[in-house]
Amino acid sequence: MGRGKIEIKLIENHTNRQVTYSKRRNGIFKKAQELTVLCDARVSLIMLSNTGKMHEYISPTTTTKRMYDDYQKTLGVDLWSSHFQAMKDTLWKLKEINNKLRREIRQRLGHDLNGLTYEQLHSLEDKMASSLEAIRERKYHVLKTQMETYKKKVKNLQERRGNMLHGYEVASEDPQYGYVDNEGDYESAVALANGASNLFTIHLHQDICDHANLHHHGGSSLGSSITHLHDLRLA
Amino acid sequence: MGRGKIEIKLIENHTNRQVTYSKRRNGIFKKAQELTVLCDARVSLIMLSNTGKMHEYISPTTTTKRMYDDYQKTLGVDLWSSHFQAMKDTLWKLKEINNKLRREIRQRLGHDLNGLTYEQLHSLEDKMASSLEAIRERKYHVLKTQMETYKKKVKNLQERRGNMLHGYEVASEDPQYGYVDNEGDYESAVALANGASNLFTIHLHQDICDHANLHHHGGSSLGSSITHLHDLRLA
DNA sequence: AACTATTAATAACA
DNA sequence: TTGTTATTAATAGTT
Repeated sequence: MGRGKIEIKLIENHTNRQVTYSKRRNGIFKKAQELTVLCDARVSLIMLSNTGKMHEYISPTTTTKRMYDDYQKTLGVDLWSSHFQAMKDTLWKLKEINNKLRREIRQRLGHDLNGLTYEQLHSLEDKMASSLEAIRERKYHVLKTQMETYKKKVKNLQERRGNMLHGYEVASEDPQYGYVDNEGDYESAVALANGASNLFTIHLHQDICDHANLHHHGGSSLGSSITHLHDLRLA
Repeated sequence: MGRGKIEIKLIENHTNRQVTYSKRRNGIFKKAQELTVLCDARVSLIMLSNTGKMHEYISPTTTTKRMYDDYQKTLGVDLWSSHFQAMKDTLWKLKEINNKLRREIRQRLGHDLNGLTYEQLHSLEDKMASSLEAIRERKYHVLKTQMETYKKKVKNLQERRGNMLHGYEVASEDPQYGYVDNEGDYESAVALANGASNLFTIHLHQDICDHANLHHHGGSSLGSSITHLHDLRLA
């Protein structure tokens, strides 16, 4: 359709090719738009010229992303979906675990006890008591160890001072030394006690991964050279 | 171009619409293929009919995914990897929280106390003790409430029995009744203890707000009704 | 960018 | 659906 027939093969002349690209591109856009209106269809059309210019047509009733999502659904091969699914599963599990842990902690803190029966409370009390015992034991152990360390320190200092002053009078006990190294731990203790209670809002994308049938398009009425034509039915 | 001119508006007749869709679809496919060859362009064309049939043309020199990836690059917005990144972030945060919660619980169980100083242990002991006290109080409260309930039940039963037998001898006390209604609570107790922490719908809300390098296509030579035409330059 | 001779697409019909 | 054909629409080459 023009002043002469042309063969469908690469237009060698660069300018000519550009012009043809521009003209035909507009032609296809118009056709796509007409099809959208005439037949109530959705069309996503992306074109990339050999000069790197990209042009797009998308039916007003949809979006490019939706078209591509639909396309993937129809194909049933979502390259990303397996990754996504795995991640989503993991996320869900983690969240569930988190909630369980939170509840357990709250109960161990003595909150949220209303739903528990006498038996459950009794069991919880036992566990708490033994845990508390463990903590007390550890505390005394630490205390004892610390005391011994300080004793040694004091003794050592006394000896050194004794050596230095050799013969002068020295204060026999100075409890001040017992607390010298003990600084800077309250902060972290509080942080730890308060820790882990930050809440995070989680938003996750919900994908539906349906599968559908894929057939090669039978381009019978078209030139046989048209490959990559697919005919899909939406599930 | 036909036996008569037609207006570009929805074809009301269903059959007619189907036929037109089929024919024009093939026409666009052919045009797309010709453009690909003539101008060394890449074309991705996805069409969805109102009957749910999907058809695709993709230039042999590329793939649909690549076209959409390029499209995203051109837009400057990654439609898909943002999902990934969000999920990864969330995952990491959840893991972190989980670890903190676990540590806290272990410590409250009386384990993993080695890293704690005397002061931390002391603080933990205090908290545990007060929690334990809360649990004990709740336990006794539950016990008391239960006892009262049973007392009333027994009394009630005695009265009814007394009324029914009016005058006959009745066993004055039957503790058996005190336990009749106590069944079926262990199951739910266990369920509760294990956490009813299902029920979380997770949704990630994906919106593209950026439309960098996106211009409306100047469809000057086309009919003015063509909207949604975009003209992009590859980044 | 316009123009226009030609070819290509297709609307109505079979 | 598919094929035919009168007609319109697209466009190749030109200005």
